[in-house]
Amino acid sequence: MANNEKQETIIKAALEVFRNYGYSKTRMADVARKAGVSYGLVYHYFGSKEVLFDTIVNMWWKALYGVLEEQKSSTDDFPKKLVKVVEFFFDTYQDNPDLISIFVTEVSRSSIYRTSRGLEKFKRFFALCEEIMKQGQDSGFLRKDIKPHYLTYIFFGEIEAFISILVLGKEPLNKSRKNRAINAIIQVFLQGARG
Amino acid sequence: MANNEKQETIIKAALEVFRNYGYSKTRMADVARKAGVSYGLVYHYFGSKEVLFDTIVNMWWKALYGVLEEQKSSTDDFPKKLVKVVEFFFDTYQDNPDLISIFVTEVSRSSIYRTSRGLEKFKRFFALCEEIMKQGQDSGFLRKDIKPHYLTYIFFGEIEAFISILVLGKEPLNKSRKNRAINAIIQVFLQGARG
Amino acid sequence: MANNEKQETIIKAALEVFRNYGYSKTRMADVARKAGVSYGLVYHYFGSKEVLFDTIVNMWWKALYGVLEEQKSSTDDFPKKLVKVVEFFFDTYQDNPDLISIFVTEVSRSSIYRTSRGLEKFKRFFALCEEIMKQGQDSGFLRKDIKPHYLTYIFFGEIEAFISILVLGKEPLNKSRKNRAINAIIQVFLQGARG
Amino acid sequence: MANNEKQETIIKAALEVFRNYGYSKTRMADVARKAGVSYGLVYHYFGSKEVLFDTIVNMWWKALYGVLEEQKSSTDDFPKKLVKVVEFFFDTYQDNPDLISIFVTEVSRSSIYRTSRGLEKFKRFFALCEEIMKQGQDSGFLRKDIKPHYLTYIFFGEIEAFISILVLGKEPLNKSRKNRAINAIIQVFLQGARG
DNA sequence: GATGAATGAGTCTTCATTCAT
DNA sequence: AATGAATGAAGACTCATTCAT
Repeated sequence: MANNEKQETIIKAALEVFRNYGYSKTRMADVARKAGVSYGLVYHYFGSKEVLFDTIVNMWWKALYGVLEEQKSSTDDFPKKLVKVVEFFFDTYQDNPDLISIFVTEVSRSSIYRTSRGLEKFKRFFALCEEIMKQGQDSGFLRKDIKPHYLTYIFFGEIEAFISILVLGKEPLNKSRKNRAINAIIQVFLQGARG
Repeated sequence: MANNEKQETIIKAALEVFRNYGYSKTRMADVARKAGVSYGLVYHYFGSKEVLFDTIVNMWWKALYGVLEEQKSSTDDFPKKLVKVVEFFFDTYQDNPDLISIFVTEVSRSSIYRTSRGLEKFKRFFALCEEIMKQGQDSGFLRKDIKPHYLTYIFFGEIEAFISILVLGKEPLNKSRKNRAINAIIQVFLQGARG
Repeated sequence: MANNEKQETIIKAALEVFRNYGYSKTRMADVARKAGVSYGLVYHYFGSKEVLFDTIVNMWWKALYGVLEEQKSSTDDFPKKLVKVVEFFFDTYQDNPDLISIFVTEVSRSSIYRTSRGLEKFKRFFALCEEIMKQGQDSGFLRKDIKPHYLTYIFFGEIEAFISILVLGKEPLNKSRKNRAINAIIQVFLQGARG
Repeated sequence: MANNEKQETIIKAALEVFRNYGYSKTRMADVARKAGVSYGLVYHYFGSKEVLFDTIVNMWWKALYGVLEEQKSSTDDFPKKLVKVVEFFFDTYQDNPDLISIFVTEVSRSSIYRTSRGLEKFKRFFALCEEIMKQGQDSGFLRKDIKPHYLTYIFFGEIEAFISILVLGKEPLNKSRKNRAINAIIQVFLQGARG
């Protein structure tokens, strides 16, 4: 247990430091200092800077996959599924802004993630999204003249743009703003923006 | 003339190196080698790695602002304006993939760009987009129940997601794929994705 | 203890290297090699070349201020005080020739020390000397028609010229030469050089 | 003639730059810019940074040797000779403060001058001084129980300390201050400081 | 004479990582 | 488990100097 506490302290510190400085400019010394432990202990639990970073990033992927799997097999109607997915992003922004910030700024498009391992994560993510989009098409909720992976890009792009704005502006998010944003995303995605 | 040639050689090399390695991992030595010039010459023309990078990034902003200003004051109808904007992104991907790749991976959401100077660039970009969206609302093409800056995020997010996919996958782009993607973006943005 | 030993090893090495090459031509690599430690350890203990140099220079100032404070508050008669001060310079030349060499060649008049911080050190030094000179005037040992700070410059100039000769010539100093030199300085300062 | 003008422009600029930044921190580019000429021209006239510096320093030595030779062979009485020597330093401070500043801060004790060539200059200087001191002893003006080279160090040390104070403080020097300082030096050297 | 573009060796400094205690 | 001293590879940047024009 004691170990786990230390590990979590380190992860919490790393989350904050990676978020504030980015992967490259983050020094292991900063993480250790912020966590209040020695250099060596960070290396004891996490073997390298990269492993530490991956540990954090995997927390994100795991949570995201979880939500997508859940919605994929959910019996909710399609629009409800979309809402759940969008909500996940905004909830994470509220509960763990460091985590989603790191995703947006250091993972989502970052060159540091352009490894085969990094791309795998995205492929799995897009594959899950695509399956949900197919469900939407099959159930008649989505137009069929646009490829499901195109719909995926568009839907994910809308969400990410919103989250990025929040992240870059370090903006707070209250309940009503959150709902307005989610509505805008869902409505424009489904009904379009035309007047 | 001769000067400009060398400078351009260096910029071309930098474009490629920054794109392939990202800002952090790019070494000035790589740029010099790729450009076929000496170490010092890069510093002769561009005072530092940061200046070199900024020079490149500003090429992007200048081009982007140019298109947006043009569309803002154009007399085309609104959907045509949107098409022009989207086309700009895809054309740049074809003509100068290094440039847009750097924008997507190193600028758009990168922590290295989260400086006040960097944010200014984005603000001006979003301000221009917003004005165009307002024109769309005023001319009745866009619904008025969603704030123009929300529409901006959504529209820009859709484009960027597509471009990112191309960039990350280093995918080639022929004419028909390009048109299909542009159509998808415009149609979903305007009419929505519902079946 | 172990730490202090390493730090002192580095300082000893730095003393020698700075003395032999001067601040500008001294390379941190030389210091590390001479100390038998790695490159990074010098930076571990001293953050930069400048800090390392300052550490050394401050050793000198501390010792010098100590002697001057001591003589200022001593109850010895005035000529005795002067002797003590002069002896300090010559003793330091014997015990730590690197230290006083650095003072003479790199600090005393060097342009690298013409910072406000550097000048402060000199001001405090001259202020202490001046107070001792005032004591000499008040006790009737020194003529009153010459300003005490003029007397300071003259006295300090005499000492420094001698020490400089030793330093520049890397001359050894035995007891009798030392006494002869001290005598010459004190006598000429007090009685003058006239025949 | 035109050439000489350019050369002198460069020397004037170099004098100022070397004085303000010191040898190490002075960049040839600074000298060229200050002189209003190109890099290359500085190299055209002076082959290297070292040669440029030596040219300047030799101006000083030449002037100094000139005064000492003159006084050595002058028929003035000894105290008058001393006054002439001291006056030379103070006059130079008034007429060409950059030159004497460079001497004091970059030559007099600087490690960069600890070459055999540099030491030769000093030896010749001290030899000339010593001969004048011997004249003083022979003519009964100076005590004979102190070696002439000791008297040289003391006398030169007094002068240099004064000049250094002026240089380091960048102090202006009017006629009365100058005379007071010269008097103090001569009087204390000859009669001593005792009350 | 005059220019300034071009060169590249030389140095400081950073920081991930190791390992003895 | 925990520490932090120790390592050294890596990389940005400087600047004296050269040389084609």
